[in-house]
This record gives sequence, C-alpha cells and structure tokens, in this order.
Amino acid sequence: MNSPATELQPQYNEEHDDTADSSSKGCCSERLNNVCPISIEIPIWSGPTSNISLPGIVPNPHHHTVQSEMLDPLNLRYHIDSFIDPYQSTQCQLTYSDCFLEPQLSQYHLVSGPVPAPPDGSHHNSVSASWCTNEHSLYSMMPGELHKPFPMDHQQFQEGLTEAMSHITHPMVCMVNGGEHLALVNPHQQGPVLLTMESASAQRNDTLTQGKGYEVTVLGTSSQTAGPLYEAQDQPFKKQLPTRNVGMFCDSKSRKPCHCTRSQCLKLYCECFSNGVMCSNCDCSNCHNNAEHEMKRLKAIKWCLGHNPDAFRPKIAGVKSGAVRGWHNKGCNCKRSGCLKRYCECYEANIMCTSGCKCVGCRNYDAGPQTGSKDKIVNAKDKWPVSVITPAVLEGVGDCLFAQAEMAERDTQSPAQAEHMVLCEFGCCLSQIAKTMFEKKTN
DNA sequence: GAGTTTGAAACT
DNA sequence: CAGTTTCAAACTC
Repeated sequence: MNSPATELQPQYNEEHDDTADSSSKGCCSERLNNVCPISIEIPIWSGPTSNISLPGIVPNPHHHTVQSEMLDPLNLRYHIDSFIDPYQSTQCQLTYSDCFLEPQLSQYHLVSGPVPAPPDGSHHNSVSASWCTNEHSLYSMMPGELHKPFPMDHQQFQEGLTEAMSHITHPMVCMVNGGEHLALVNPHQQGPVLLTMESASAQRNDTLTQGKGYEVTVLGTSSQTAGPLYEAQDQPFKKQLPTRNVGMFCDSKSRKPCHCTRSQCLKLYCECFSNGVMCSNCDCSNCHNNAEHEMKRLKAIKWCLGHNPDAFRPKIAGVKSGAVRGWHNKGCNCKRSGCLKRYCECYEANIMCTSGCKCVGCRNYDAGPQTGSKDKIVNAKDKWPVSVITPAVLEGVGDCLFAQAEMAERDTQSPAQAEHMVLCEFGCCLSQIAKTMFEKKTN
C-alpha cells in the first residue's frame, strides 16, 4: 500500500554517521604488518555471497584449508589487501594477484601464490585475498616481500577502489573503513560511488599513517528488491552453508509483509528492514525501505550498524546443531507470556529459552529426563540441558576442534590421522559436557 | 476489524 | 546502564 503517513524523522542523521571501526574489529588487517591495505569485508548471513566473484584457483601446497562447517557463515569476511611497493611504483593502482578462493567440494581452499608481473612489465602493486572468521583467521601473504604504506591521494584511492570493485559482479553497497563511509558499487556503472568521499579523503593520511588502510564492508546489493541483502550467487557455495531459520530470515517468496506505519520501514521494528530486505508487497505506510529511497535506506543501515554492528545478524544461532536446535544470541526478556506465545522471539523461532535469556516465568525450556514438565515455571539458570550446553561451551568445543585440526596440519599428519585427532578431541569434549550435566543433575 | 497485550527497539 | 517511550506484531473479542 505504502500510502503517505505522518512524517517521522528518523534519528539517524549526519551527526550519527560516526560508525568508523565498528565492523573492522576482529578482522585480520591489523596482523598484516607493513601493508597498506584496501580490504573488502563482507559479513555474510543467509548463506555466503559470492557477490565478489573471484575466478580461478591455484593449487598451492602451503595453502590453508578449512571445512565449510568450521566457518561461521555469519562472520565470514573477505579481504582484498593491497600490497604497495613504494620503491617500484609512483602510482597506487591495484592489480590482482593469483590469490583466489573458491569452493571445492566440501572445502574452501585459501591459496596464495607468487604475484604475477603486470602486463606492462612494472612490478609494483598487487592484491591478495583472504578469508577469516572472528575466531580463526586465515591469511594469504606473499612471502619474502616487504611492503610499506604508500600515501594515496583521493584519485588514487578511488582508482584503486574501482579496480578492487571491478571484481564485484552485481550492484552492492559497501562500507568504507568499517562504516565511516558508504559506497555504492555497481558493476554496470563506472566505479564505486562513495557517498562520503570527502571525509574519507580528509582522513586517509592519518589512516595510512596508522597502517590501517581502507576497509570496505559490503552491505548488500543496491538493486535487490525483495531478496536477502546477501543473496548467494553460486549454488554450490550456497548449499554448503546454513541458511537462516524461518522466522528470522525472509526470502522474497515466503516472508510476511510488514505493516509499519511510523518507522518508514527504516528501523529494526520493521521485519523486512531487520531481515535485510526491501519491502515488497507489504502493507506498510510511507515506506522508505525500497530502491526509491536508496540513500536514505543506506543511511539507516549505516546508523543501525553504527549503534550495533550485529544489528543485522541473525538472532538465532546454531540452528543446524542437531539436538540443540539453536539459541537466541541475546536471549529473550519476556515477562508475561511465559515464553509460550509468539511474542517471545525464542518461541517464535521454535527454539527453547536458554540461560542467556532474562525471561521471567519461562515455560519454554527442556525440563530434561525425569524432571519437571511444561507446567513447571523455572528460571533461566535452571534450564536443562541448555544450562550446560551454552553458546560459550559450543564455541569452546569448536575452538578445541579447530585447534586439533590446526595441530594436525602443522604436524603434517595424514588426513586419516587428522580426522582421528579431531574426533578424539570431540569425544573428550562430549565426555566433559556429559560429566558436567551429570554433576548438575545430581547436585 | 478494532482494541489490547506484549516485548523488542529506540530513546532519555 | 536502567528506566521510559515507541513501535509493530500477536492476540483477543
């Protein structure tokens, strides 16, 4: 319907556009010494995007490999780091090394290789790529090369960015320097459109001096109408990663229309907006969550991310993990519904409340064997077994398994031996969890 | 379909 | 960070 309604002034505005470094935390750029990077960072949910299409892959015996399941698709980030050699070049023109990532069967291979000389014979800049997660970062470095920061002017920066963005295959929205600036990248048009380039330019020298460089976060496509912001492009890749659970994640076909009247669909009140999709066939009034109000929408996204970098991340995690179907990242705060009505986000997502919830009088829990029933009202801390298998515990298990895999790789164990090590570690973790659960039950 | 209840998000 | 207000969905009648 989208009929006009009382104009609501959103709270995000220029003075709030100070979201720098919000999304750059935890990335691997700070570990890349002596490098002046331009990086593209893509937080991915609803399946990995291959918005940035990187052709080809070069087998490399030194590459890291990681099982797809080990990567948290919510935290995947793609980096393109620009290596600049001031001794060889007077220009900051990004070129592209043969460093690509490509899904292969159930694994993603991160590879790096020697940097090919540019066609003109000069040897200066190149770009490498890496995947990293919050927990485990994988890097692609070019061995034996020392690179120092090299100052860029506005034009050089834009040229470099343009080159980097040339590998993006369809329109998307990027954040530069972790939210400091926004850029529209449309492969069908020339170069990225930096929305706040002036401020980017004004600060670039300081940034470079600090060795932080420019960081571009892809927020989503600028032309999408009803699909998720981070819609995967190639099916093989998409298949290997978890999808958002129903209720928290909309796709264009199944999502419910919103009925917002006062938020312009530019606040997280709006389910479409919070799910990262534009309104389509909704029953909202004065909707600005559409392509027509692209700029305003981008500002709203930026504002939300500035206040909460996880604003658009799924609220429900671990939806694939078997018996424990998932958990609410923040936990609910229900007081009157007993967490048995759809007001409760946990109940709505068809998951049980956990000790992370702050609900009162919760009835949405697993009472465990021989104890209690749904009629019993409990506090969050007493819930079983989720009081033991907490997100932190699961994360710890993941870390242990990953550490084992790394150790196996470091010790150049055979795949069978590596698998054995990981499974043994998993057994130890399970044993410890079971022990803790038993102790809790008997106390 | 109108009014009420509810809890997350936004605001102070 | 806690308390309050705003908002839109869920629910009731």
